[in-house]
Amino acid sequence: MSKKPVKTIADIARLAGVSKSTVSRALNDSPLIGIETKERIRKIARQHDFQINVAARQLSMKRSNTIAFVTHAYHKEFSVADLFGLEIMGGISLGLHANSYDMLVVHVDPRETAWAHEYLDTGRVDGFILMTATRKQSHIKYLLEMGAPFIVWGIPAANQSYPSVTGDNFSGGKLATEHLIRTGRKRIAFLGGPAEELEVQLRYGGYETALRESGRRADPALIAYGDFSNTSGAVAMRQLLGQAPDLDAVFVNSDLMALEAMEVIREQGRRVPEDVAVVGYDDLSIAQHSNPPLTTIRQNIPLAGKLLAQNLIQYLQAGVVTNVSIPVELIVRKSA
Amino acid sequence: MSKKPVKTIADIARLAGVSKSTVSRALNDSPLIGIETKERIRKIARQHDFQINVAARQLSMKRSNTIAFVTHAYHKEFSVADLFGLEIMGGISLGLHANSYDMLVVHVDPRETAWAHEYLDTGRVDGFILMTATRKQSHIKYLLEMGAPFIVWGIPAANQSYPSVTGDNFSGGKLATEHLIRTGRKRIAFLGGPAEELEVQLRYGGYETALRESGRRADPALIAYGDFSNTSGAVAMRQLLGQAPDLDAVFVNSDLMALEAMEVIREQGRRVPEDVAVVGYDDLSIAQHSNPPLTTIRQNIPLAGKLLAQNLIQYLQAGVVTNVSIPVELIVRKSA
DNA sequence: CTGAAAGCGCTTACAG
DNA sequence: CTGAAAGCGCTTACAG
Repeated sequence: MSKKPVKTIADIARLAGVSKSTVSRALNDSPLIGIETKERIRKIARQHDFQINVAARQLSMKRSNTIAFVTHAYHKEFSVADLFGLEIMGGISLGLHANSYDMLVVHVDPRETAWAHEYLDTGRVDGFILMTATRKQSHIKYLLEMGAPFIVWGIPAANQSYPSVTGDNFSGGKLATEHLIRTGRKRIAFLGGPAEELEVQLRYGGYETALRESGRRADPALIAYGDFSNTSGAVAMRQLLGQAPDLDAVFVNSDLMALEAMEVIREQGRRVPEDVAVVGYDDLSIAQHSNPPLTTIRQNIPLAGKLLAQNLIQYLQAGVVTNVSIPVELIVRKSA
Repeated sequence: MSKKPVKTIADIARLAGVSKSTVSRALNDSPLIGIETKERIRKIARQHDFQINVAARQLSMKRSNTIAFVTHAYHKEFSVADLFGLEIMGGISLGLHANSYDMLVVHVDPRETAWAHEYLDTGRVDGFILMTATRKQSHIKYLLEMGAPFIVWGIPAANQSYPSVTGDNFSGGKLATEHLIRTGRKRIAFLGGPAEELEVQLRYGGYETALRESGRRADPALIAYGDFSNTSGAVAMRQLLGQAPDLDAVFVNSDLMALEAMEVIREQGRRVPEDVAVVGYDDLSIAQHSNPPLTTIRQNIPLAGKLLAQNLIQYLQAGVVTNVSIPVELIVRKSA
């Protein structure tokens, strides 16, 4: 109960009457060590609450067993309420922990692409999980050039090879639109994220397909784009209401933008969902607490986080590049 | 542009024609090194994009320059929408980075108190920032016993010494209540977090003081407690409405609970703010997007994060224990 | 199956 | 002001 001088494998070695090599191997469960020797050593380690020195292991093995979660969500000049990022971080953290990896959080300025060296060349992390939305392509390009291991949340560019996890955006757009059609809406608007993003194009594809399958066509007056921020949601919604005053439903590409859109709709004296039905995207925790509670497309965020962690580790250890798309589902609440 | 074999200080030493010791000292800006030697070495390092090996430094210096952000917010069994934790994490991350510290995110099970060994004894982190709400006292007790350096968000226990940062809870409660009095409310309820928490008691103190200063007394029928979760907000609000059907205002101890409370108020056919005014607490990013936008008490979250980072580092480096309380302000929107 | 020894890339007394 | 050397605590070829 006094001092506990068992701080290193050398201490354990002394206690067990073996060499450091043997202790190291026993602790790492090497098949080289005899079963009863191994058990004896591990028992001693347990009794003394031995915790291995991570820095020494890292230095010796030349890897950190740590990955960086890269976001600009809370960079001082780009602070946005990135609830989605937070929710996925929980899943990633769990997935990493299950594989004995730690998670470092790195907040970057999206205009600056050279941040990776600072983490990779110092040996601080073995790889990156890219959540940053703004200018994602330029960050990816840079990481590829420097040969840094990473995985991204989002759709991989067609001509490049790197692991990724994404939601099924096409199905998301289709499910949302079909629901609005099924509930009798006639003039269904599309309020997208940035038009140049593949995710948004796929959601639009789902929207357009659902319309077509019910014998309708997409009307340009019913289309507008924001940038996923809530303020842009308000702007785009006003635009839609101006272009197409007769709209009676809108599929919005994010919950945050949907909340603002509902606000604008009400400002103009129309009710949600009676006059205009609204479907969001993401099913963030706030979706169920909005007024009215938001009908939305749920992405399985914990699963996404777990896969981001697992697949990056798989890539690090075996070079396997996996690109997966996770299923989405429609959550019907009160707004549509 | 081909291979860059400048990976270690030995490489730099060779290039500069000096010893590794000198390079190390130059890079660490030691006053021992001649100014022009120092400049020459640093220039070479810059030219070759040299990044020091962190594991080696850690091993040698016996500290990691990394701190752990401890939360149970997204532990698998305790997943809650801890927006507050996310927002403060941004500030902490910035504050740490400014002091050359990294941030590791640790998700713990609140029932388990032995997690600290795994991070401290392995040398992974130098200290902890405790955000965990549930069972905070038992975690603090454990950290104190093992002599682990940490700082907590919240009010420090009176009989113990450790650094902390907290909001000015008394003023928060007073400001909220005074606003409701000023706007003519007669029957003002208090919907608190857990009654046993000092934060909550102080907010109640502010509430009670404001009432007293305007010549009123707190009415037990107007008091109820939740546990900061949104569901508990609904339960407590129902209780209040049952106990005191004539209430015309409520001060709720968190924005998340306030959102649910507004929902319950409306369910019972009453309007916010016409029939019942609602003031929240925290000013999370969702507060401005709720319907109606929430009047609330803002805590300066970025500042709180920065101070948590700075003061922990100060404690690590100099043993200085600071306990600070940061100012709060009333944000008037539509709900009260 | 086990051990002695080298090596990972730094920092820092110690000596000059 | 600068360098040679030891040391931080591991892992892992190499030898037995």
